[in-house]
Amino acid sequence: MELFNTLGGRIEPLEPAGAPELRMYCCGPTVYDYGHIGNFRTFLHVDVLRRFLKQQGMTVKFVMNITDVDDKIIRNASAAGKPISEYTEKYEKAFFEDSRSLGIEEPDIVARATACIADMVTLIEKLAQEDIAYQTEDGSWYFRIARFPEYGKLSRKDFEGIEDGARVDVDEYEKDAARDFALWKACKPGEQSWDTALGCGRPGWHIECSAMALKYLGESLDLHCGGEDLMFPHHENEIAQSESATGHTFARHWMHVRFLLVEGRKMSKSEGNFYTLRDLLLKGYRASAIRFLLISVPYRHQMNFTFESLTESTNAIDRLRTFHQRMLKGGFAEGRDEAVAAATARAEQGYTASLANDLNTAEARAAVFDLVRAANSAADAGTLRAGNVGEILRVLDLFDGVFAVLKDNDAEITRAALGWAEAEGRLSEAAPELVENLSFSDEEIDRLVAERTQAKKSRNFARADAIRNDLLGKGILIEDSKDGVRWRRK
RNA sequence: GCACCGAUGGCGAAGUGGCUAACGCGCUGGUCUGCAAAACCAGUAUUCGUGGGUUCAAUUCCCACUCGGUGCUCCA
Repeated sequence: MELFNTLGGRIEPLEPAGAPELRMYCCGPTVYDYGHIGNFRTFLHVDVLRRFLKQQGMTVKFVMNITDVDDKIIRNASAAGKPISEYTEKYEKAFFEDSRSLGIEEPDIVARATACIADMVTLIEKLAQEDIAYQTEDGSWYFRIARFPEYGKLSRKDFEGIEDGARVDVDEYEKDAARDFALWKACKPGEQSWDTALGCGRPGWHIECSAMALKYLGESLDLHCGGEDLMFPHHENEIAQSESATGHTFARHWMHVRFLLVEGRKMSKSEGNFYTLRDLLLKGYRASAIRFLLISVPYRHQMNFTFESLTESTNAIDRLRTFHQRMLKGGFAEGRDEAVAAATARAEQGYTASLANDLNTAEARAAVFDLVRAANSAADAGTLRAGNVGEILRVLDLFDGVFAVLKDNDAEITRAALGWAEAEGRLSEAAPELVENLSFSDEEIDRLVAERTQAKKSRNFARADAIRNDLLGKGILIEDSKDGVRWRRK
């Protein structure tokens, strides 16, 4: 497949260098709070890429880090009067729960910063031997950017003219050059710190990714991913550290996912349009719809997240699931229709080609909907035959191997979110209809549906409609069909 | 302020130097149904932010402007 490479600014083939497996690294979350939909848009697109690569027959080794020590964590943990490990544990657990809710596959290796201090120290020592890392009077260590002439090659920045002295912060007077960045921060009273050969302190942010990526994936990785904001300075600094230490290209391919907008505006707490996954689940939106929406706009485009489009996603998934059930149910006449077979082949081809083309998820999605329309149409007209079903289901499986929205776990996920809200004393944030809907057991619904069927048989339509409307008010939809009555939660 | 990216129907959104501008949702009408729902059919942008330019031809290339976003500082 081909993927845009930030390094070089071109679409290029993505393939492993020599080794049979593709080694990819993604900058994971800083676990100081619950993840928001912007965070998950990034991880979701990385998941889409990883799933597609595997589907294409590639072996992928995927490492993601967890930043479990940084300024915000130290500040928040201290405000909460907790050791940082206890503080971060909660949010790390929440992050993986949320990832699971969104259908994000777990990394092959999860690397925690606090578990890799020794590796970071070794890396900094190596840089210090070459005088690329230097220590200031307060005991902190910095990276000497003057020793890495290629600095800026990823973000293509020109640092001429804004070098030394141009904008030195008052509290950073000790650094040799303004842009030199911290590798190791000297310990301060009351802050978590580690006693190491570098002195007492804690790691800078950038060094952890270099140390962990090099540790688990070797000196030259195939792909490094993250949000667009990480391009500079984070990734630029990772390159500087890693390449100075190893002498090899740190990562050959770089993928950056663009930020999203919420209701046309930048998502921010002050705008009042800031949403975590849990916020949305409590409002009654389905996890599958959130996943589908967040991956439906290609990763390099800025996407506009709106509640209207979230409803659109919900309805679009319903259509796909209904179609999937229709195909699974079968009952078509013998034979195989050539026109349907051609539409199926076209869909598979379109799906694969679209994703192979810089992960165009919007086009891949469209290819599948084309098939849904064609096959539904043929099924209604009676031209779709039993011999077409297998290949249609195979294309749906292929699609779902990446999009992962056909299996309905939504009620279960929402129940878990309600359980969490209750435990946190935040149940009041949940939509009342949601609580009502989920408190309705499947058995109760089955009983009412059966009662309605009886009423219909005795042509008591008033009673039948009353039951249906009542359930609809609680978000439960009844559908009559040739093969009996179906119900589902909206 | 400097640099970069984007602007496509009611909404989300793909795409291309020239065939009817994908796809999804919504809406309207029809088929089906006791009525609905689901499903299908038909309709729903003479037009791709504004103004100029290049070209036989531009939504697609160039310039300016407007608006939105991002980076320059922590941020997915």
